[in-house]
Amino acid sequence: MPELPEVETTVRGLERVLLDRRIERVELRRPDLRRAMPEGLGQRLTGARVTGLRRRAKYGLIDTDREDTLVFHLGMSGRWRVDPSEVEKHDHVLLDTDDGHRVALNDPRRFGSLDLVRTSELDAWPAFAALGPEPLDISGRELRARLQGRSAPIKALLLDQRIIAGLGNIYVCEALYRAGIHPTRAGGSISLARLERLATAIREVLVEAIAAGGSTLRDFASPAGELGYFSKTFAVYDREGRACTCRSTVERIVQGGRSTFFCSRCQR
DNA sequence: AGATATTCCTGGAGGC
DNA sequence: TGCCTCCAGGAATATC
Repeated sequence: MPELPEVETTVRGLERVLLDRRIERVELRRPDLRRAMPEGLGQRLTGARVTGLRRRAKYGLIDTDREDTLVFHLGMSGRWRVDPSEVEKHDHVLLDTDDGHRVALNDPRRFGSLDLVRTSELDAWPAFAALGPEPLDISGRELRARLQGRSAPIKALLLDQRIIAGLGNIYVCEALYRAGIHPTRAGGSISLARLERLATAIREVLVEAIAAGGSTLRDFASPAGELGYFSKTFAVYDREGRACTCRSTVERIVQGGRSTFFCSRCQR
């Protein structure tokens, strides 16, 4: 499922075909994803030139010369298909460029979203206004400041986009494992030294996944369409009952309705 | 206000 | 083989 590394990879893939191109045609193949499609999406996008592609947290941003930014979230099964040979089931939006390329937003489970936001108003846009800092820039000190006084388990706090924006279940589990921190530990009770380790672990695990092209479970495809073109082996995620490198066994618990995978010998 | 539960949706997995 | 139930995920919303 797409997390920050997959979104980063997707944005870089889309950049290859969309940057500086004019969007010649927009086809909406259904009226909604998770929510209704933005008002006037087709008209506002048709004829616009793409001036930049960016990522914020788990959102991809497509800036245009009309001062509009198309903001997409891939949910858990979304992907952009680049130059698909044919339209497939669950291709919900098609964008055709002036030089003959096509990108298709495919999302079987429709947990994703599309929004068109005035570029100058992005920071105040409700979904963005409360977002915490980017995990790739996070420091131990900043983590400490944001976890101060919080009694909830560190696992749940790291998934809270207001505290740190862009981590999902997979990378939270992996980062906590690397940092040797038990997922049930109260966020506010972790020492600065261990939070420094955690900040480093978060940055490292994301950088490695981005370098590898975004990890994949069942339903992520790169923008070029090759399914499962990257396979990363997780240390703990989805490895319940299997051996940790310490020869102990990876455990699974449920926190806030989400599975947490960890090694109780390596994580304290 | 902080913590937790519920909702959305589909396809894949596993049970019988 | 087919039908059934369960589960995965992020974010918005509701409720304690």
